[in-house]
Amino acid sequence: MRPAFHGSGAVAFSTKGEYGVRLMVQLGRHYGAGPSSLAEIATVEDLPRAYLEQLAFVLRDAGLVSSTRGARGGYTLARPPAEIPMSEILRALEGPLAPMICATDAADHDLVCDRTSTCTVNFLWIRVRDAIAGALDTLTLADLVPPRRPSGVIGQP
Amino acid sequence: MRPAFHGSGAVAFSTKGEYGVRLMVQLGRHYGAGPSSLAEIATVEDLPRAYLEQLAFVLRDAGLVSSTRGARGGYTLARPPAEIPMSEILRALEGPLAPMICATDAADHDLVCDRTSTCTVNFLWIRVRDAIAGALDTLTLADLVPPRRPSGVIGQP
DNA sequence: CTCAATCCCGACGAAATCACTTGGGATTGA
DNA sequence: TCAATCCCAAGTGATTTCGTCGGGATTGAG
Repeated sequence: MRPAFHGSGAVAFSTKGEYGVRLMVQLGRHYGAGPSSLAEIATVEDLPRAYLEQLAFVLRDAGLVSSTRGARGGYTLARPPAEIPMSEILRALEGPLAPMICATDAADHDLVCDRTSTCTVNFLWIRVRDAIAGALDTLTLADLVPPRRPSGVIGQP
Repeated sequence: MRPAFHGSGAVAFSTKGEYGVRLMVQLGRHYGAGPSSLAEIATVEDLPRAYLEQLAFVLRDAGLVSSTRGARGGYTLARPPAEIPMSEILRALEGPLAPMICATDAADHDLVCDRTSTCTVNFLWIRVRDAIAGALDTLTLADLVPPRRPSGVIGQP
């Protein structure tokens, strides 16, 4: 059985998010060196290839990767890693980040939530949404791709 | 069919979290006025009573509410609303906030994740976890219980 | 030209999880 | 005594997840 790295509690991303991010990181490592095939990545990351395909389609439709068909084909990032915020990746893979559908701001709230008068709870979900969105917006794929030179140059001296 | 307020994307809390928070808010409103029965709350919030029971048990075991049995019994908050952080409520209801089991800091990471050498991704999950925990730690139940006097005293002038 | 590698796409299915429901207790105030 | 309440375990139907399977369409290399 494959080990499950995704948690089972609150705020659990599914394997879509987990595998998809790992896929993107692999593409990030390969950036500038031509397309990588899914077969390669599936081997390196030890993930089911057929399932990765589905995720790759989603990422392609979201404009995050581009594909080249035929022999020696594969996927490449559509943009440099530093220009791909993690929020975009996870939104494409998992759907909206909002924890509740009524986690929208005041204007729209009445439309979807008939509990407006008594619903003080939605303030909570908005806070959660903003916290997550903030964290994911400020992080790009480049932050997850290890530097080319592995000699300790993590924090600039 | 009951309307579903919880979202279906990433970071979706389940009904446990949603209903449980609503339950706690009701108890917060009633704080200092004796126990509230689940039947009452189920009516006010339009939620299935038997299901609320399960959530109440969890909250009780977590030390967040205390119960009185028998007629005129019910549940009360174990502490004043201002001393109940929302993180504690949601952790009790939904499990750990971490989005991935490997969202632990460096020391423990090797123990659960054999991908350490290549796994740069776990940095992401830690960021997400911290963002959510931060938002939920600084918010208490008191922030969600509307003030007794409904005259507009939300933002202090 | 041929062939193997690759992407593309839709359908299917087993397993898990969710959101409850059912059916009973035990305890207590009126 | 009795009704209201909490307590608890087990079951259940629908949905979602996590993939698999089978077959195309496209392209570079030999």
